[in-house]
Amino acid sequence: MKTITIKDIAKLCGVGVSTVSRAMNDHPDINPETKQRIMEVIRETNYIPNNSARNLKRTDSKTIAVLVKGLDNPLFGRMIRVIEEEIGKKKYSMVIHQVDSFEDEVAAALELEREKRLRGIIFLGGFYSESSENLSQLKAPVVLVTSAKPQFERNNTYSAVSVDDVKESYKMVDYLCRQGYRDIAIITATMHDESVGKLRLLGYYKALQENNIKVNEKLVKYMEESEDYSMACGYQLMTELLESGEKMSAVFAISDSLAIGACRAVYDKGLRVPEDIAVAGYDGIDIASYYTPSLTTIKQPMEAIAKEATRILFNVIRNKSMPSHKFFEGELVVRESTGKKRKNSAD
Amino acid sequence: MKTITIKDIAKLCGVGVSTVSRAMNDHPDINPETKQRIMEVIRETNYIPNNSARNLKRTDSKTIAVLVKGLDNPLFGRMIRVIEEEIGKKKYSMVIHQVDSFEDEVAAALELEREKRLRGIIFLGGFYSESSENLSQLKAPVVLVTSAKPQFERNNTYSAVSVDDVKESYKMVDYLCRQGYRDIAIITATMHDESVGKLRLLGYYKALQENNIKVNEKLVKYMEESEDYSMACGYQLMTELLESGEKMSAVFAISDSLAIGACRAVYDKGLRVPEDIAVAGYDGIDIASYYTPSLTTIKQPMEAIAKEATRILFNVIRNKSMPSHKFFEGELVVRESTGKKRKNSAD
DNA sequence: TTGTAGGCGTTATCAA
DNA sequence: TTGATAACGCCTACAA
Repeated sequence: MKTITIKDIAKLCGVGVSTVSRAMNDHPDINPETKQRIMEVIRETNYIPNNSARNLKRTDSKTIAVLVKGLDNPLFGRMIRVIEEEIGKKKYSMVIHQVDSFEDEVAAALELEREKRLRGIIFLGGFYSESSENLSQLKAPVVLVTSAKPQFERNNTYSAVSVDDVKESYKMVDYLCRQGYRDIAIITATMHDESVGKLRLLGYYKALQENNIKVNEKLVKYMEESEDYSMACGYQLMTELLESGEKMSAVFAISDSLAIGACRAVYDKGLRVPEDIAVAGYDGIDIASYYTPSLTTIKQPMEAIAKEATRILFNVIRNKSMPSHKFFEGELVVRESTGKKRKNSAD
Repeated sequence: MKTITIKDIAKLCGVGVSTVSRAMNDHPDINPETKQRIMEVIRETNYIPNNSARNLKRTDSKTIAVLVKGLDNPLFGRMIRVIEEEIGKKKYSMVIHQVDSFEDEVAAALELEREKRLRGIIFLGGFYSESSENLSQLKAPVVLVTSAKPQFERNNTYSAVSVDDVKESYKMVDYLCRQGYRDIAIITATMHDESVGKLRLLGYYKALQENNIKVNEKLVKYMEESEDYSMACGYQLMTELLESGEKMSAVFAISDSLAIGACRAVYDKGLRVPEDIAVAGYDGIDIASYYTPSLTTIKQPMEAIAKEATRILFNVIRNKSMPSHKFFEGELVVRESTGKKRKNSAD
């Protein structure tokens, strides 16, 4: 059984292929009756047009690609949903493309652009510095979302939307300092991280410095290369921290997942959060508010970010504006997992 | 600047287009030197072949599509990773396609199959009954993963891998009964659910019946159509349950996310888990073991399921076997969120 | 309003 | 080992 093509439909209807094409693509100049007849046959025969052939021929396309680094990041799930919704409103369609952590996202985008005649590209998540040189090869407008890139360099070849990770991280650690915590540990990305992990660590250093606290490098806990932003990892690193014998009264984990793992590690050592050790996270994912104790965290306005990203993208697509960079303000949400440093405990 | 094509490369190298094609596709009969020269030029010019044109012409393709319903389901994140890995081992590539909750997944698959010359298809998540009729239109082998379908009807047009939701749900509720809980509430999917929600509810009824407990329909809490398997929803429904005045000593939420929302609702009413109300979940996602109290749940062996799904798929692709259906055993993981019904409380 | 023919960029076939 | 050339399935001038 050969797959059925547009020619078969044309033959079946006794019309030319172009008429069938016109019917399918809602072309204006076509007799409504013939159109209806054709659509009828298409339905009956279960004919499905071949997108590859379409893409090959078409010049426009109305499709936006979203390239995601780390599909299992709970932050991205909702963002993708919001982005798809916004794209849908503009009568465009979205394709998702997962890119592996070691893979070059720009190369993937380049390929997709050729294949799908993309009109716009959104990158979600980490971005390698190497990739950015090739960024200019992309012809479609690009928006980087929640990527460390915009904070290192800005230019007009792409747009970017995110929070200012250094600033937000600073905000959290500074808050902890003001609550009286001084020996504050941090659970952070790998030592060679060049993405948000680096930025959040920078914010940590800055806050300590401005609060006149000398950094104790033993309280800076890096992930191993093989680890990720998971609860298991947070648990592991926090356990090591506790067993190191190093004194600490608070710990800042650079993601909520890490923070939750850390909390559990604290309990499993027979200690309490926040009485013995305060724990703070970052991201503001759902679980942060449902966890017990609920998690003090930096809430990233993911929905707003997603909406703004698509808004900017379409503005650039429609030549209504140049690429732009925008920082959203994160919200320091104080909950149960941090308190005030008790006076009676040793400093 | 026109996009560069295979012809340009051919011209630049002073060879025919077919030679360039052979070079790119690792064809055997080609002079290694010319191949190297061609690859060199390709690299220098940043030439990227157009996949649409390729797909159009090719007959094979070596790509597997994974159609996901609900990308934000935390269960799926890891599964997709495992599946991709397994597919990679076979030198195939994977494309992910998100399908909206109201969308017909088979229609989407049909389209993708034409476009990409798919060699295999994996459906992740809910499956509409309407869709299955068209399932036979797909020419590529199909595996349904974690879908309610296989439990309603089995046949040889597709494979399926999942846990037996009725059985696992029964296992959990039966366990609660044996612990002495009798007035057990359930937080479940919408009333008209035809997917796993229905199956898990069935298991609940069955367990109560076999333990000679009369069902109290007021303890069966359905989601509204607009709600999903989220913590927020679990919180909301549990709150309603608590405020209904109906007596209950335990609640079974049909997903861990719902269960966690429920736990928090219990605390916020000034009650304790499990002392006042025991809470049990389903799925066995990471957070279940890190939550406090850690969650009693049914752990689905997601990795094993993902591996088996791809194993079966490739077996069918290679004609080594017919489509098959396989149930994995879920694991009842007893943790802190359930205990024993205290003797002194009223029954 | 409709049909014919050419071409989108690639791969497969067949001679050379 | 190579190079023309004919598809692949569709869209779109252009002609009718």
